[in-house]
Amino acid sequence: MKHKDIAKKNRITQAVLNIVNEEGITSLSFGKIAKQAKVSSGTPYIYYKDKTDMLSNIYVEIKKLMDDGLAKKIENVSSTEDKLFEAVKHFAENFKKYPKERQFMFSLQNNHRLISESARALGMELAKPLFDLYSVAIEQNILKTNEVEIINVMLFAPVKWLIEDNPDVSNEKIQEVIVYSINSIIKDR
Amino acid sequence: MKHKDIAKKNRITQAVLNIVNEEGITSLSFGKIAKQAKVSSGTPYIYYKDKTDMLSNIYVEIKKLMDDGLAKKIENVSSTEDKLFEAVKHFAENFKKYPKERQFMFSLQNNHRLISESARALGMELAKPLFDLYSVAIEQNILKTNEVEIINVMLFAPVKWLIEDNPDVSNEKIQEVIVYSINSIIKDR
Amino acid sequence: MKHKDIAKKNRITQAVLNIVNEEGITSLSFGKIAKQAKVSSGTPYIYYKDKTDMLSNIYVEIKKLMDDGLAKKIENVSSTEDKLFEAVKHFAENFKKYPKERQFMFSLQNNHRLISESARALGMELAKPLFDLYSVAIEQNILKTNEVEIINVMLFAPVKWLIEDNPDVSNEKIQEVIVYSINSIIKDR
Amino acid sequence: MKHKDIAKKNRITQAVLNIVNEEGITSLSFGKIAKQAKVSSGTPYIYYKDKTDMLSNIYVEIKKLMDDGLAKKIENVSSTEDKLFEAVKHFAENFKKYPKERQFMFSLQNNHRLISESARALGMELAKPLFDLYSVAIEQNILKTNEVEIINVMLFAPVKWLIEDNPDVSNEKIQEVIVYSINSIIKDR
DNA sequence: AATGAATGAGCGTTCATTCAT
DNA sequence: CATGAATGAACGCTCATTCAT
Repeated sequence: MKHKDIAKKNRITQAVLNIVNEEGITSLSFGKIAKQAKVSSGTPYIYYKDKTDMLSNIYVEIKKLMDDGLAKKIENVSSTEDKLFEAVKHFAENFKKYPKERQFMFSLQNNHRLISESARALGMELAKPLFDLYSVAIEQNILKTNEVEIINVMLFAPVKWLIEDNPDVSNEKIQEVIVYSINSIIKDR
Repeated sequence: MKHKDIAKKNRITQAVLNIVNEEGITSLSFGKIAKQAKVSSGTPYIYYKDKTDMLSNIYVEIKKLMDDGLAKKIENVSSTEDKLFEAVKHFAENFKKYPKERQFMFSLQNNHRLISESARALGMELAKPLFDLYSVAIEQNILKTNEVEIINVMLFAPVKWLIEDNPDVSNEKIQEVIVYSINSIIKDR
Repeated sequence: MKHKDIAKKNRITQAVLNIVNEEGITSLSFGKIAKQAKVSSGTPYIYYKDKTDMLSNIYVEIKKLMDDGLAKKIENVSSTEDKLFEAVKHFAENFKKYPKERQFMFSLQNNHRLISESARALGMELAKPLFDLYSVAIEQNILKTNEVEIINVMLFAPVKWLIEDNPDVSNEKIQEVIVYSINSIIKDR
Repeated sequence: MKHKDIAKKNRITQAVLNIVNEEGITSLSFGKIAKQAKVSSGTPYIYYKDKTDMLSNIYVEIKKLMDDGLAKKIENVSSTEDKLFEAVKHFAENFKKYPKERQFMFSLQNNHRLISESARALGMELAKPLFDLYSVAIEQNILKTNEVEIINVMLFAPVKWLIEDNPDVSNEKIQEVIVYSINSIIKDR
């Protein structure tokens, strides 16, 4: 793909994110996308097969963006406890850094008919390193529970909801919530 | 005079819940509602002014259903800590008991353009007793934090996400998560 | 029909006239009529077979109202010239006196599918005395033309248009226009 | 790039005119337009923003068509009296030449809620040369009245009504009516 | 006689998608 | 590649009309 084309594709992606953010996923239409991205109404079909394909691709792209850099941060600390902390902090930071992307991502998770099965699966796969980390923690017996489901919700649900409710929440509050979350499932020493 | 058929109105409500549950809020249309509820396409307009009015009314109705009985349960226990526990348990139970209603409720909270301002306000108002309880707990100095935002997400986000992710999650897991949540913000004694 | 019923029927008629006047014939609906007349949506069907029947009946009623008293006024003057003058003045006065009725009447003449053939025919018939008067005038050879079509438009079109354009036009202007109209087709003596 | 199909737009315009002519403005719907013009139901929206925009544009177009050539005809004669005669004759001819357009134009003038304010204003503006001519005539003191309202109705109402009542009226009758009209407001010499 | 809930056809409009250019 | 005119199904909603009460 040429430079020009990439720019055009990016404009489309940005338009999608803007519209979902400002008007909600229910208001997203190809007409609005084309207008805001300043392309013709047929252009998105060059890059994507149909609406589902477009949303699926953008979804996966965003999932990767959100994930990007996590592995490195985890490697940089030694204890599993710290790794878990870094993981939660990583996503919290990205949720704040990319508010539109976060909104879009969760909008699609709540309306899963809008994306393809495979895109959903791919999204799940990206979370594998995290679940591997949970397994390590369980093996090391540092957690109060062995259930990954429970570990996951205790670590991520509070901070996710906090930022969703108020995207401009202070970093201090975010940190505080993460500490509570980590402590809620780490065994007392 | 032909009486308004409550059964018909209920069929409409159920159809709305079913469709939002199975296909997502983006797929909800009057055509589908009419077909599933086995009423004519004009019938919903006898009960509701327009789509926003319909969704708003069902939303408030469900909010009340979810809330119903909470006050009594809180009164039945004496310590604030127990009251908090009962409150979280109450909603967790109702989220499990009324999975369609839960889905619908959160779908509309994530797409608040679909309901009226007043319905949103009314929904918020119903949560007031809960926030009053937070205030009491803060005054009694039994919590690690004074921020209601933080209290709220620590108590409710994990269990909400848990049930959302897997509506058939066992009661044991739910209980476990609630315990972690409560402990995460209650001061150690 | 009982007193009560007549009152109800009148409320319906008035509602029809008001709506056509304020919002135009295109906005006339049974829903609006029922609401404004404070009757149920089914009530007009007791008095009228359907919409066409209702409009047709009101149309003929109004035609009669507009006509009412003309014969007497014509009898009261002796010369044919004066009779013509009285006739034009009569309608001009009624157009001013019953502005809603005038509007309604001409709205239906411009949208003749809205009333029945027979109602239209009946409306035409009411104009017969006027056309008889034209015949008399032609026989007496006091007019510049023998064509009733021409006589009719010269006498009525200007004053009709004047009042339509500006329902609050002064009586002086109306009189002036009628004089020009009469003079335009009466032979100079 | 597929060019906008002017033939298609014309078919839409013609369908609008036909329907208003045959069934009245109240019967005009996009369904009928699409069917008669043999285009899809969404096609009119390529050319027009909405129904009001469509009717407004066609209205202005027709107003221009009706006006076209008037200025030249007026220039070709010298006396103001002749200019007035030419003006009336011009519109009478066009009313006969374009019966559907005439019907449509007056239908919209009688239902002015159906077109935009600006379209109405533009339509009025086109009549300005005519009203300028009235002013000249008044200044030259050749008329029996100084009221433009009166001049206008005396000149145009009869011939308009004549053609409206019977679109196939003979040219002789039209001429006759125009002569009466002109004479009715021109001072005797 | 009168009501008003219910109907379903039709309304104006938007939409994802196609395809000639 | 890219355009944007064109499509036709579906949308939210209104309507005249019916009929059980």
